[in-house]
Amino acid sequence: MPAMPELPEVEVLRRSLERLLPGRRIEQVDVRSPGLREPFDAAALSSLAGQRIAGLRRRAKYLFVDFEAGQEGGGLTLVVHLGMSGRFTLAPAEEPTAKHEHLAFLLDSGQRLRLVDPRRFGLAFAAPTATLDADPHLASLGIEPADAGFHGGFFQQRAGRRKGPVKTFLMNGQIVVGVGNIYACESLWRARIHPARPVATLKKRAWQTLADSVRAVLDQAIAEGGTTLNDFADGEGNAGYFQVSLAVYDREGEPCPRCAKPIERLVQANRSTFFCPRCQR
DNA sequence: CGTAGACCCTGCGCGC
DNA sequence: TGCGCGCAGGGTCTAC
Repeated sequence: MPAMPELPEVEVLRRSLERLLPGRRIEQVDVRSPGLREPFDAAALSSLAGQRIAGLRRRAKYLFVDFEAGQEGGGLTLVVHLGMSGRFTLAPAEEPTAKHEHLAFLLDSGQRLRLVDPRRFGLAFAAPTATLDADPHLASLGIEPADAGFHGGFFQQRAGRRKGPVKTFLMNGQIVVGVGNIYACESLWRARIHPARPVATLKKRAWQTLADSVRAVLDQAIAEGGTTLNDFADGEGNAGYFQVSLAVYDREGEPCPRCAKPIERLVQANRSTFFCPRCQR
């Protein structure tokens, strides 16, 4: 099962690194490839050398490594997106360079913070912390599922007169962030909503159930990830993404956990959707 | 503007 | 056993 770095993986990674990185200083930056889905700005990344890590934040699936402010003003932030196959891990000093290791930050602890990403759909850049809100990568992101403003009314309002199926709407990162293909399928199953239903057919109560389900599914994955993979970040460098229990995703033909009817698959927007044809209406 | 589809990329699983 | 093919998916861009 391809456990992609969706929002729960990034959040678990953030919590793990939060225990390990603050206070550490970057001694050297190694830009080892031209870039990922965008070319690296090697000069900007290299300017992190000598900087001390202040803390870690997350927005959508973006991880922020904040650095301490200098005497001359605001600090810098390293922004990392793992794309489809990225890993951002702490490796011991003696760990050899990994295949597809694009970026490496040598820490004053001797460890190496490195970004490994075979498919290169990831992203990394450094920018002044104060400019992040206006950064084009981040400016048009939708609401966080954990935000208090994320509820059925929000969905209903944003749905407006839109066309198209609810699953595509749910995966629109300009509406709500962090719901990739896997958790979109899982959330709709939990809410008992058919993925092909046009958004116009959903009423207030269904939207509320869907918002609750999104939050519950993500929260559960974060909780499972936190308990099942404590060495997600600081393992031997080969620690994979954590596995969570999934009801429908990648389970075509297997019985629905709720009603035992075989799970079906359909393709929406070129992506596989897994659902229960009996439970989900 | 909203929606649909193409595209980026490599690893893996499958069939022959 | 080995090889080639198709699929997987997040985000962004283009076309309509």
